[in-house]
Parts: sequence; structure tokens; C-alpha cells
Amino acid sequence: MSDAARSASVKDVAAAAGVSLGTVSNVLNRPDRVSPATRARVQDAMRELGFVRNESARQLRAGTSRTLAYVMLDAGNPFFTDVAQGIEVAAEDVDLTVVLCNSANRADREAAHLTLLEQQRVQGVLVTPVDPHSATLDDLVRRGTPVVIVDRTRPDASLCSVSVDDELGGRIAVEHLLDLGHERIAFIGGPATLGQVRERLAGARRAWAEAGRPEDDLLVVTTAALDVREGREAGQRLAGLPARRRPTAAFCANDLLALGLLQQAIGSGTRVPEQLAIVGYDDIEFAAAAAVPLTSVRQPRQELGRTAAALVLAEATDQAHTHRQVLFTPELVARASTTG
Amino acid sequence: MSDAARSASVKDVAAAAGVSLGTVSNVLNRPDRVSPATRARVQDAMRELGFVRNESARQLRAGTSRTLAYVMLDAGNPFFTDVAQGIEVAAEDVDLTVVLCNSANRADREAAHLTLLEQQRVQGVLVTPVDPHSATLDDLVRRGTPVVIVDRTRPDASLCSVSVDDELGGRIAVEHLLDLGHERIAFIGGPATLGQVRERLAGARRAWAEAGRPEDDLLVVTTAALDVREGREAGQRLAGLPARRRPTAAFCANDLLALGLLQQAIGSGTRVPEQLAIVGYDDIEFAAAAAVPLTSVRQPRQELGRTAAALVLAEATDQAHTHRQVLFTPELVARASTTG
DNA sequence: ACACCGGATTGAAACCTTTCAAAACAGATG
DNA sequence: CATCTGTTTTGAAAGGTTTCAATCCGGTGT
Repeated sequence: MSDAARSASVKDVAAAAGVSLGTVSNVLNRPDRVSPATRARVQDAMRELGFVRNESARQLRAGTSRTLAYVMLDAGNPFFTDVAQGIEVAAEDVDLTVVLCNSANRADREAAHLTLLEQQRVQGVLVTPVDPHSATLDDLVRRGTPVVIVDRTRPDASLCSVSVDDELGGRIAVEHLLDLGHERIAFIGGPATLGQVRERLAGARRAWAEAGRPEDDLLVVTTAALDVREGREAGQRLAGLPARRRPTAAFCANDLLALGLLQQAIGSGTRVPEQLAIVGYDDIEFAAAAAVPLTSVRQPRQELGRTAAALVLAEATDQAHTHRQVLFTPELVARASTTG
Repeated sequence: MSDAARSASVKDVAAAAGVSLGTVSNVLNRPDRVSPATRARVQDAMRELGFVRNESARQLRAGTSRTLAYVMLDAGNPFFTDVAQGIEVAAEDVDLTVVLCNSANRADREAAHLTLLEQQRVQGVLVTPVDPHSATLDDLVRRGTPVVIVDRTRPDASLCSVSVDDELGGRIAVEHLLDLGHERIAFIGGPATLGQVRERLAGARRAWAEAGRPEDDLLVVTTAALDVREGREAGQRLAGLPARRRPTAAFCANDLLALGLLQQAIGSGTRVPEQLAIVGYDDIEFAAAAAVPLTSVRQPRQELGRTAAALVLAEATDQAHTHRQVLFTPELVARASTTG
């Protein structure tokens, strides 16, 4: 019934239960060490007083935190929330809780989050950084917070990372289109400042070249962003081409682009996949739900998260730790937008 | 260059800068109180030693935390991530950080998160609960943590809440279809255990009745969930009806259902909206990106978040606080799926 | 020379928990 | 009854920060 001017502390509980404060702590942390009778008495007192353990004090003294953090690039993007779910699954297994932070693509917010997380002495930080080369990340690690980069990587292996082979992804998308007999295709994506976009394009080009196709038959349409609107606009650009130069298939760097392209195609009466086959990337949930279910390159999102969590825990426990870069393999999911 | 056996404390900084430990604290918290010269000296020492303030200790002593938490029902649902963004915007204004927790629709995970948040003494908890009537929420409040329910509410006003008028949403959807002259419509949604679904249906029924339409011309198709697959199946059920009973429009309790329905319609050659008009609910990003852009009932998601944050802060500061239930008004966004 | 002032700095207490060595206890053994 | 053994409980210290009353200091006004 008490409405607690200041919430009850271990000391209060100890007084109420008629035991020493050390015993209360034992009930909390090593219940087997205390006799069943007193344990019950203490627990009753806790209930009675509405005792809530003060995590700050616990952590200050014990020096260890029970949480893991994931700083997401964009909480609105289903890709990252799936990764987050993988992290949560892994964390649950080892009884850690996960806090999610959203940088919303802003370096300043990312930095603010990282600072606070470091001050909170979290067990480890998983992050999909705005810029994987940011020195902020190195600072964290140097001062003792384990960090794992998710869905990005550093060529120099100076940090742990978990990512997906984007070049391979580009390659299998194009190989799929080659298998279907397409002879003129488009790559749609941008801006080229995004490593992901560059690598997917590189993979696409390589596959195209290895198949002996002329370079010019792989048309590159550069977009300003990876969203639906840009996809629609790319569709209009394709539609504006003279028929003999118009590609029969498009590989989009991202499902959102693909959805935009699909929308434009359907709206203008272009038949998919008969007149235009479309391959997306990411295989987000809505890819399968599109008017014409979308062929897409799937990344093992949950597994990305699970592995990243495992890695950060390894780094947190192993003292002598060497950074590992895990690279996952993407997988083509063929649906009606290419196979009719 | 130090790789910090144990990270530097205020005391270390004080020693290095040749000042007392109180001064270091002042540099941290009231920089104006300390002369520019010493301030600079202390800051140099901090940089030098790689000092990172220990948030646990700070919070333990100061008794106040700088974070707000949002326990989301489903981090994978764009609706909730938009709400979260609204919260973040509001929090940024008052210089708080937001941690996001995901209950993934599981009461046990929700409870675990709430427990930890309470132990962390966060400033306030925003939550879209699995069950708005859960006593766990009352316990939190009783022990002094401000709580605001988001996108749900309690009829008894026993807690602050911010939600959207679902009955009104159902009503405006149906009024829109009535305006367009439809005489036989379907409501698609379920399960009926969801308050949201029940209220949207209630609003739909009321609007229909008020327009003097016969009750039987509002066909209710109950689904097992609010996802794309169920939408497709509902579409098949509609298609299986004899033409004279088949509705000319469908109001779906959710955009995912609407997308599934749309997919089924397009796939089977039904013209939207000529043969079947579709209204969704939520206006998620993909609603506009659908093959036929979807008419939908939009909820002010970001504003929901912003207001919830404001409410929880009010509750945190005002001692004598009476619970408020804020009800937002949904809004119809007309697109091609009804207006051709 | 004095008292006084205001701003800058100091030092110790307090926040709440965990930890650990030591003490108390209960029961068994000789 | 003394000893020992193993279990349970205790008490004090420690952890890093903030707070606040007290001190210090350089300068002013008389």
C-alpha cells in the first residue's frame, strides 16, 4: 500500500525481514546459499515493500552489465528489424537483454547513442554504422567495449564484422537472368557512394562478362536513393528508351527500387515478367506480397544478427581476441517476377 | 596510448589535472562554475586518459536517468517503428535518449523488459502492451515509474494512454465507400479478440446503418490474423461468392490484408477498383507503393509517439498528476484503389 | 590595515549494491 | 564435553559519481 516516497532499498528489506543486508543480497544473487526459511522471509519482505533492485548500484559494484545494444541504421527498414530479431534470439539464450537504438542514418545520433552506451558499460555493441570507417568505433574498442559491425565491413579487418557477400549477390542475380535467356539487362541502383551498391554492381558486371556478353548490353541506371519513388522514375527512364535498346530484365539493388519499378510497369501496362523481368534484393516481407511476387536475393538476416551477437560475446569474454570477419552467402529466391 | 586495465575514473582525472575530484565533477556538470584555465586542464586530462563517465555511478548518486524506453509490440511492423520515431523526435528535444525494446507479442518478454527498465530507473516507459489490462503496468506505476500506453487504451482511464479512434476510422472508411456509391461491401479482419478489429468493424457497421443500408449488405469476412496471406485467402473467399452477392468494395482492418487482397485480385484478373474497390488501414509506406496505390485510413503515427513522450514526461515531473487519455483522429487517404 | 565579497575550489558524505573474510551456529564425532 | 565440520549469517569495505557546506583567494571599499 505504500506509495514509496523513495523506493525501498536492500537495507529496508533487511530491516523488515530481521536479517542483515548481506543476506538480502544473497537471496538476490545466490539463493541456494540461504536457508529456505529466511529466504522466504526475505522474499515476503521484498514483496511487501515493493522492492526493486537498483540496477545502477548493482552494476556499479558488480562491474558487469546484462545488456547488449544494437545501433540500427534505420529502424523503419524491415531488414534491420529482422537482424535485430536474430540478435534478440541469441541474447535470450545467454540471458542478456537487448536494447535497440536507432541512428536514422545520422552520424550525430549514432555517435550520441554510442557515447551513452559506452557510459552505460554495456557488454557489447553491435552496430550498422553510417560510416564503417568512423574512428568513433575504434575509440570504443580501444577503451574496452567490444564492437561488431553488422552488414558492413572493413577491408582491413580492424574490427569484427558480419556481413553478406554483396558481390556474390549481384552475381547470382545476373546469372539467374542469364539462365532465363535475357540478352539485354539493366542494373538499377545508387548512389554509388554506397559500398553495397558498388559491390552488387561489380558482381553483376563480372557475371555478365564471364558469360561473354557485351558490356553495353548491361545498362546501368543510377538512382539518387534506394526507395520506391526512385524505382518508379527508373521505370520511366527504361520505358523512354527505344525498343531495340530497352532491356528485357532489370536487377535492382534493393527491393524498394524493384517495387517502384514494378508499380510503374504495371501502371503503364508493361507485362511482368513477359516484357520486363525484375529481380530485387533483400527479399523483404513485401517482396512476396507484391502484385507480381518478386524474385529477390535473400540475405540471411536473422542469422546475421545471431552471429553478430555470438561474436560480440566472444570478444567480451575472450581476453586475447583476434577480430573475425564473417561473410554470409546470399541466396536467390525465384518468384513470378522473373519466372512467370 | 594506454589500453586501460580499468577505465579511468574521476579520481584519476583529478590527479592527472592536479585538481580535486569535485572540480572534475563540476567540469562535467556545471562547466560555467569552473575557471576556463582549469576547465581546459581537466578536459585535456580526460582526453589523455580516455575518461568515460560511468553512467551507473552517476545515476546512482544523482538518482535521475536520462533515458526513456519504448516497449514495442512488434519491431517488424512499420507502424510501430514510426511511432518510435515520433518518440525519438520528442525525446531529442528535451535531450533524453530512447531505448527501444521489442516484446514481439510475447507477454513474458514484455514483462522481462519492463522489469529491467524499472530496475534501471528509466524516466518513463511507453508501451504498446500485449494486454493493456495487465497488472504489471499498474505495478510499475504504483512503484513510481511513469507509464503511458500507446495505441491501446483502458476504458477505465486508470493509466495515461494515447490512441487513435478506431471506431471513427471504421466509420470514415465506410463513408468513403458510400460516397462512391457502393451498395454491397465487405469488412475483412480478425481475429475478433483484437479490440482494434472489433472497433473498426463497429464503426463500419454504424456508418452503414446510419446510411440506411440493409445489414446483410455488409459482409463480414473473419480472418485468423492480420497478414498478407490471410488477405489473399479472403480474396479467394470473395471470388467464390455468386456474383449477385459479391461485394463491390472491401474495407480491410489492416493494410497487410488489403495488400494480400489486392494481390489476389490482380492475379486473378479482377480489376481494381472497377470490379473491386479496396480500403486498407494504417497507411503503411507500402500502401502507396502497391501495384494499385492503396486507399487507406492513416493514423497519425509520429504524433502518437510525440504525444506519448510528452505525456510520460509530464507524469514524470508533475507530482500531482491525473491520468489523461488522448484520442487521435484518423484520416482517410484516398488513392487509386478506390478512386480509379 | 581591515573586513568583506564573490567566485573558484575542496573534501567528505551519500547513493545502493555486491563481495568476502570472519563469525556464529548446528550437528556429528570422539 | 571438547572438537571438528559444514552451513548460514554477518559486517564492513568498495565501487565512481554528485552534492553541498566549507574553505580559499584575490580584490574592493573604508
